[in-house]
Amino acid sequence: MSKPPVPDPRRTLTLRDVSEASGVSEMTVSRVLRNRGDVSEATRERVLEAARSLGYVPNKIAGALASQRVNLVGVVIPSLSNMVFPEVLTGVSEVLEDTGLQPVVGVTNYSPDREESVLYEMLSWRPSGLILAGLEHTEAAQAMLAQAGIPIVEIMDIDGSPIDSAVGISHRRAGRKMAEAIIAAGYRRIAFLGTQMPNDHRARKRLEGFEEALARVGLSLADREFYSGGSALLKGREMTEAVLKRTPDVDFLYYSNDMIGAGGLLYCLDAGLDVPGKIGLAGFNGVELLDGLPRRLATMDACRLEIGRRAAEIIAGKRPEGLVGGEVIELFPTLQPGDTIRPT
Amino acid sequence: MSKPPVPDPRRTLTLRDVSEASGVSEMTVSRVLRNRGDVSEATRERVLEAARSLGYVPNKIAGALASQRVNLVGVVIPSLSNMVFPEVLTGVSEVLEDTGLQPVVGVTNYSPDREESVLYEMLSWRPSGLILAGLEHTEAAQAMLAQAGIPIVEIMDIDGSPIDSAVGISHRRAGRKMAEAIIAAGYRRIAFLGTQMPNDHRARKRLEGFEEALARVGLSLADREFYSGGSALLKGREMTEAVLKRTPDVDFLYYSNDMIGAGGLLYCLDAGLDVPGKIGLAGFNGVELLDGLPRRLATMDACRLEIGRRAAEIIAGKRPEGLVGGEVIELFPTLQPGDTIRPT
DNA sequence: CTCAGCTATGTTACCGCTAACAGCCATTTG
DNA sequence: CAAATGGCTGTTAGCGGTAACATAGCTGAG
Repeated sequence: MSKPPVPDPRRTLTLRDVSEASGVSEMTVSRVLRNRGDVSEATRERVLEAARSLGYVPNKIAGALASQRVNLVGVVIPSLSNMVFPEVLTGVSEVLEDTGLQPVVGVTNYSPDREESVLYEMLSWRPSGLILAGLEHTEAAQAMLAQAGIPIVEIMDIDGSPIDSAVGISHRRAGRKMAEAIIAAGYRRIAFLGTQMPNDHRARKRLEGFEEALARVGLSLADREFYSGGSALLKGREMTEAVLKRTPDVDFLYYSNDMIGAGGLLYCLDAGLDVPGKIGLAGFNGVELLDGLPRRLATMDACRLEIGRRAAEIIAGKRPEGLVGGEVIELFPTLQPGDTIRPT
Repeated sequence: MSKPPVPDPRRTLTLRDVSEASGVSEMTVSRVLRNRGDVSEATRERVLEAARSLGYVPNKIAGALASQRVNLVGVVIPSLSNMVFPEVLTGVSEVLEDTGLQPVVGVTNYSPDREESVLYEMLSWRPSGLILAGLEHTEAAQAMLAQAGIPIVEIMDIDGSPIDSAVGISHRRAGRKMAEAIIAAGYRRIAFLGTQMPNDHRARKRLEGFEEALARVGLSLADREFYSGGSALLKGREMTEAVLKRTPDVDFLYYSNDMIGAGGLLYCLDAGLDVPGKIGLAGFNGVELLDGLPRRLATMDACRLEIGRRAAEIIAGKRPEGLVGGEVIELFPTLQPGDTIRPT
């Protein structure tokens, strides 16, 4: 009634302020605020009331230092602008939600050096775990991660050797499967259209697997076209036009992602081409966007949500059974033939 | 030559380890690692070498606590899955890049309560500043923010009263402008198709401004349709179909965002409707995706990149001139008529 | 009535780092 | 040559919490 509720508006509040306001020790306040240890109902109420009326917000920096526990999980991904990683994040958040752990994201823009510095920054906050996309990292980054002493989960890809655990799909196999489906459907003059980015290892591996499967039946790519930057949908149109002009007899277009594939599909439809009769198309990822297109693009989902979930479960220690880390979880994407590949 | 480089692989390294390895005090190591104060070139080299070979990563938790400085900027946004906020983030990152500040994002899913808890979590890390979307917050959240003692920038919207600073556009005005353009082009039977989400205040304000402008010339909406969840492109198709079936004589469809607008456009084209002759369409946001569509949807860009940049500049203290905070920066979106609105 | 056995609270010693200041040595200056 | 100067390094005292242990009441069994 008589005490001014805010003694000094500029100084930021500490446990001591709450402790003084409620007449108990700082330790007891700390216990109340964390629901740790026995505190009588009466003091609990009093402390909570004091904390609330002061507007006290605990200082996790101090808490983390003292307890040597940080409730953060670093999530390091190449990009936020192509729908695939946000979905991974959704999976991660879902699982972490009720574990007291909180994801913190870092973006590398597909640059290994940037990844290295983002990792350094992350590790300097001593997170409880780290989830990062891909298996390819700078040497320094690998060393840091190995030394960190926390669970590390590399996601998206399992074609390589993980530092600790890994959750993902085999992109090489995904490329192979798609090639096999295309060949089985009778297409023979096949072109690849994809990202130029030298550091998109997963797209590269898909292409490798794809070509390998072609080679196995004596085929090779009829054409290939690369791009970088710009609107994916528009790029897809442009690239498709370029390929069709240069190699008019192609009968299949394999895109490295759904977005450019969708652009290509729109181009083909605009051009009045017979899809999938004369020409077939396929992408990769299984993005939701495709559902609204005039025709459903063939694709392969990358299990993004599931990857996020599994990775988070490993970090949260919710491992299936008695596993200690260092496990590799392979997921298997399913082919969605859509309407752009001839039925066999 | 003789010392084992990694004394105890399980314990995590501290300044003391580096200090012992290089034969100087912890303080000197700290100075070297932060480039602060004078250190002779010789010791600097020695310390850096030791730190590198040990694989030392500084503990920012301890550093932040000791120095009372945290190089983090909280960015709290409603969603990551619709392209608009990632672009804001890009702007923020761009500016923060060379300030030593690092963005940390939190996602609220358009839930005020979730926003409140995300803010609490953020503030408990004592960031140097906070950027958050929207002007509407729970009472508790407002109190926290006002007490926090750090720069707060509310972004996207300026129709309301900010806690501290604000950077954004007037959505009410944006809605009005679009309505005026539509009316000027001669459309009269106008329908609105948009998000149901009760907490998307910006969409709500656009609609309010839109209806206000209609009312001013004696018009009112011929129909309205709301949705929630699901694939935006597909939803756009479905909603458009529903509206056209229910109110066959509409001659304009105003969508609350470009994604559903694009779906609607694809639907109209599929249905062979005369766009923009018999029916016009418009969206909002100016997303890159539209560039690849068969016809360019009329839209209004939301200045997302610029908003992110300006907000970050305020936090980074790069204010134009001698401003102390509490400023409101209004940006003005431009109408992009595209191909889906009759030329006047 | 006494004391083990609780429960509820307080005390002490850090967590790993940095601000502030102190000290040392080699130069420079008058 | 003493004193002032300046460059480099070390010492001390926290930052705001929490772990671990200590202690004060209170209860009920013997």
